[in-house]
Amino acid sequence: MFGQPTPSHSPSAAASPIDRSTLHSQLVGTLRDMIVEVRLAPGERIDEKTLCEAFGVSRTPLREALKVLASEGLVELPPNRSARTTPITPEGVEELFEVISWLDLNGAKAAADKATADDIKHLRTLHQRMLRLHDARERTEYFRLNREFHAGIVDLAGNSVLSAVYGGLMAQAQRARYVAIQSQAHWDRGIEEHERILAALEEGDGDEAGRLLFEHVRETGHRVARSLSAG
Amino acid sequence: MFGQPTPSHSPSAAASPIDRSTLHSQLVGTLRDMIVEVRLAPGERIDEKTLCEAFGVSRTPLREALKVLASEGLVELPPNRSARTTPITPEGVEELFEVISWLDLNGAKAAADKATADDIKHLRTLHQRMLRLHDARERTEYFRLNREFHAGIVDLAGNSVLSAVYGGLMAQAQRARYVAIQSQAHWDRGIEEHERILAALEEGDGDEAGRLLFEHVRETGHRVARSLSAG
DNA sequence: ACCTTCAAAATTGAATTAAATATTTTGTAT
DNA sequence: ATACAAAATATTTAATTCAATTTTGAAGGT
Repeated sequence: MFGQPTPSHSPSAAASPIDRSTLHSQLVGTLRDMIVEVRLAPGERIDEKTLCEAFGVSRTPLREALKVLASEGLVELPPNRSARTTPITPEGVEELFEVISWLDLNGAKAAADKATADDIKHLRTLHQRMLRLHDARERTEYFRLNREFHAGIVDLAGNSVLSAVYGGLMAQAQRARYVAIQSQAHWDRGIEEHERILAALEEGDGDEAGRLLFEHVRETGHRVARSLSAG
Repeated sequence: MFGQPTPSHSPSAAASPIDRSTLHSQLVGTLRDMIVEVRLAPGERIDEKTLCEAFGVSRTPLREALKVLASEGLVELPPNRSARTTPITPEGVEELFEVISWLDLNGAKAAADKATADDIKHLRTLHQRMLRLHDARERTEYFRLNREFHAGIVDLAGNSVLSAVYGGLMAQAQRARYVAIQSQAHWDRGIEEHERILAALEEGDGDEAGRLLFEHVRETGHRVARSLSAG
């Protein structure tokens, strides 16, 4: 049905768990992935007719999908003008990561209280897979797991509202990371920070894990924003 | 065009600032207000045909509007089944207010740093108007200003992502408050808490304002959730 | 009497068509 | 030659039409 195989997006993202069968919901998923992975460039004009032909669907479900993505902040819909993917600005990225860092800070605290040993173990497994991807320099797949790692921690808080909001913001953050150039040094440092966060969680120290996560996310935000200013 | 005069919703809610002219965007605004003010009951079935006739529009813009509201969490759209307003549960309310309290906590800290004397003064004016509404027992209008008060503080942080997320969550919170029964004692107490928050802001003590706001919101959440369990 | 099965009605999903709005092109006048 | 205006074109918005799915109700069997 679709030109490219639908890339499954993170199962932990509670953004749209319902309604996976209808045409427009499939379009939402596919388009979201395309925008997040910057296969549609930021600020790029979205031509309805072209996309319809590419997907082999009519404009009705496509327009419905665009409305949803607009309310998620991935698309802009000026009245009577073409849809565009939202531009990415350094200021916007700073704001985005600031909010995410707050959710991480408090989410991790709540998560530490509720997490079982198995939960933490799962995160450790995830981390080890990320280490291998880091060694193999597989950036795209690492990004995917990185999102799973962060969402995984937040999900442990057992707050579905939090998970939903977090998922939406992380989609935008992921997109910013795709356009930013990540240096090897920054990548190395990120790995170390994950290691420390994980250690704090394993010791049941939610406050420390939250603080570390907060700093980690904030730092990442600064780096991404700087990379955008420079590039 | 519409059956009832479009109730203007809070200008500070950055949820959908764009696209105010098209039919579907008007529908989003009107329907959102109807759901928030519980003129459409939680869990109530939304019949497309009925609403279309009531508004005098065709199904296309209405369905687009419902998609947006679904992604905002105010509507549920099971595939091939009727749309429903999302039910309100005590658990959901607790989760909702928990996330809001975190945003308030951190938002207030950031706000205190950036707020000018005029900004604070505006909040004080708002508070005084709320005092009068409290004396006059005007619950609905008080609710509206209460939302403006909280959003006003958060907006001072100057973070548009925060304002947008906060606006969306506050819409849901407002809805929960409409269905909950607020006792006079709780209302009185809320006023006092606002007074203390305002005092902290006027002294430039963002940390204290944040802490007080956090407690205030969390308490409100508990009260609303309890009221739902009881009623 | 109750449960299952089948058919009709109703409702949702998607495509098509028509109307309104913006954009571009072309011509004319200064 | 440039600037403005008007017409033509293209694009978006909304209504209508068609198709697919679910629900409802009744009939027949256990």
